[in-house]
Amino acid sequence: MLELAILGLLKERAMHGYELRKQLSQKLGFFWTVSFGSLYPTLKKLERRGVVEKFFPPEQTTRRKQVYRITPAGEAEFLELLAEGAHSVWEEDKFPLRLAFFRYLGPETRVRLLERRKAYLEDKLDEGRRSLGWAHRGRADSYTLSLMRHGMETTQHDIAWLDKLLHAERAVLRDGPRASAPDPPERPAAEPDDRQPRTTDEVRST
DNA sequence: CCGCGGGCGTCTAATCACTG
DNA sequence: CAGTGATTAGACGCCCGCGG
Repeated sequence: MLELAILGLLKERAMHGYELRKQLSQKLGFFWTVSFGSLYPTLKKLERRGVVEKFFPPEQTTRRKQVYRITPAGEAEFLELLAEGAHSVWEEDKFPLRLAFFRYLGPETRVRLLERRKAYLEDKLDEGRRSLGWAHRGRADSYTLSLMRHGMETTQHDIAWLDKLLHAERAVLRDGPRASAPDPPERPAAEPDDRQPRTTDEVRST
């Protein structure tokens, strides 16, 4: 999970460990916090595997900082990890992380993963309805009932949001990339340059 | 030049979840 | 249940920039 996040951020641009953690906290900290204790061992592991590498930027004349960048092998592994998430992408903790890098997936893959996530949430909603029924019959206290209702409302909200994303993705599939972007069309704050991200669908088709 | 503060990077003990 | 790996908080050390 952390590997995917690191590779995804390094794919955007090279950065040192401290900055990586800052970026992780800024972009993903809403649902996930990363400590140095897990970040650096993971970076080392990735470096040993040759998917990231350390370098010292020539303009870096003062403080000696270890800047990490992704290697071509790392790019391939990132796309693999991102798409391979098909078997777990709908799970609670992993979905937001993968969504943060969704732009690197092809539209077909995005639609497939969104549909699976939606199905997962609909199952969860059904389960919630059953639990609520039991809680009513079992005379659960008002706080418990309120909490359960809140959980269901949140899930319903998530499903509606997924529907919007799916609608936009299908429009792209139908009308091509000129169709409307998903709503909201949040563009990542730190797009590295004007390169179009290479998607997993493109990789697979080559 | 020197000392200090702070940014950055590393290490470690503890905890937790998972697996065989 | 023990072993393993991932993760965490926090301590520590290195080094740069800055002010005296």
